[in-house]
Amino acid sequence: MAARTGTKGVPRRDREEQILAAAQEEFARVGYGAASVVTVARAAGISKPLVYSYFGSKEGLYVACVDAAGSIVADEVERSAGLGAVGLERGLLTVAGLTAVLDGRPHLWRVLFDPTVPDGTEAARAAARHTDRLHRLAVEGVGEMLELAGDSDPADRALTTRIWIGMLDTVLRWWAEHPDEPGASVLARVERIAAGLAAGLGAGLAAG
Amino acid sequence: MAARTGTKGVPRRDREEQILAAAQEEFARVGYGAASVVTVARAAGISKPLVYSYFGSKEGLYVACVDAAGSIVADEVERSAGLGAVGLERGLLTVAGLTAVLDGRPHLWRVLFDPTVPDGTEAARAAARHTDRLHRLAVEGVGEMLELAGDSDPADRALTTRIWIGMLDTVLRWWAEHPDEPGASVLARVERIAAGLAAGLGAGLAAG
DNA sequence: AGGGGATGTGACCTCGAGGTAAGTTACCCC
DNA sequence: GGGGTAACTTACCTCGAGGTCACATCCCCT
Repeated sequence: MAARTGTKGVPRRDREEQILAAAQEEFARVGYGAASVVTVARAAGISKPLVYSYFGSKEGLYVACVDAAGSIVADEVERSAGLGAVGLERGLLTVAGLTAVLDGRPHLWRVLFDPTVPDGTEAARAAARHTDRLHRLAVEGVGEMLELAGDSDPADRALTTRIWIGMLDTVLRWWAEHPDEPGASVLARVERIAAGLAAGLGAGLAAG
Repeated sequence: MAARTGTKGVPRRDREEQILAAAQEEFARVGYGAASVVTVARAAGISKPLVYSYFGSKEGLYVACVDAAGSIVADEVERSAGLGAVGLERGLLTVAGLTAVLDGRPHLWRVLFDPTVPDGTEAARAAARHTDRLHRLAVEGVGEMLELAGDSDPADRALTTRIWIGMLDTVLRWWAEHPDEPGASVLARVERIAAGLAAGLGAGLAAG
């Protein structure tokens, strides 16, 4: 076999994928800050220097992880945002897309939105390159809704965008803690909850 | 002065408060995981061993911080939950209480909900003792709303509770990044946004 | 005056994590 | 068969963080 070279002879591409998968699980489990490269290496069945040989540094490893996860997520969200829906429907389409594309691997979201990545580092910038794509789309959708309601305050729009992305974050995090739940089931939950909240908020608005 | 003892002569109680204030700012700024005790000590104008002499360990320091912050927050939320409001009104009363009691110190919230605290540690348990109080109240309020909408699925209720607390977390975090904003102004934003979302969700529900 | 306790610090220890150097094994190809 | 190279590891270095010890300073009280 031409591919089998070296002591264990796993070709570089394959090994890189194994390392990436192990690293994504570890980063999702304990966060970038608390993760250790040697733990990732052991999980991938190899030794630490091979990880450094392939990814350069812990930060480089994270950047590779977040580039993979971020492309999957941002591509899907851009796709579902391009469907032309507005308001609640647009939001639910986004959730539908995310539950579909992250089915079986909801932990990838946690790699993207990892609160343990230190500010100002290259790791944070790499994550921001992807989350900024989501942010732009979210501002768009949220702006439409607030504008309809007569609120054009830019800070309100920024805060509402953060709230919306925070809601996605909460749902995806809950999903990562319940990995047996299929994506379709999570989507159904979100739809039920949205309906319930709409009823409650509508009633509250009428009462106030 | 009877209080001035020792080299610099700051009595223990006063010093403990200074250390606590510095630690809360540091924990809020970079998170428990990334914070270092020596940085806290320097910010408080003293040396590291004094911090250890008064608080025992980094974990003990965090427990003291989170006990102070958690009591302030949980007491207020229990108070506003006891006012008898339901649905959206209850939620807005909670936000009103939080913006009032955290005015000038919104960073205390970040100490309570610090995602960099490692799971399974005493620090995490100390934070959970306070956040559990909030969680119980949130489940209550959220349960009412979902029940009214005909959704009695317990997992739906748990997820919705997390979403609600996540929304509070987002707002309080945004506030901590905009410390010049007075609490009343944050509350006004949330009220405008809630009205906007209610309109949007209501319209989406009618359209779907 | 001087012992005792509170306040406070410099110097040190330990340990784990990021990161590196040098060498080993196995295969390909001439 | 013997160099070249890819794959891989053991052993090491460095550094910062948590944590501790012995000691210094100052005031109160008898």
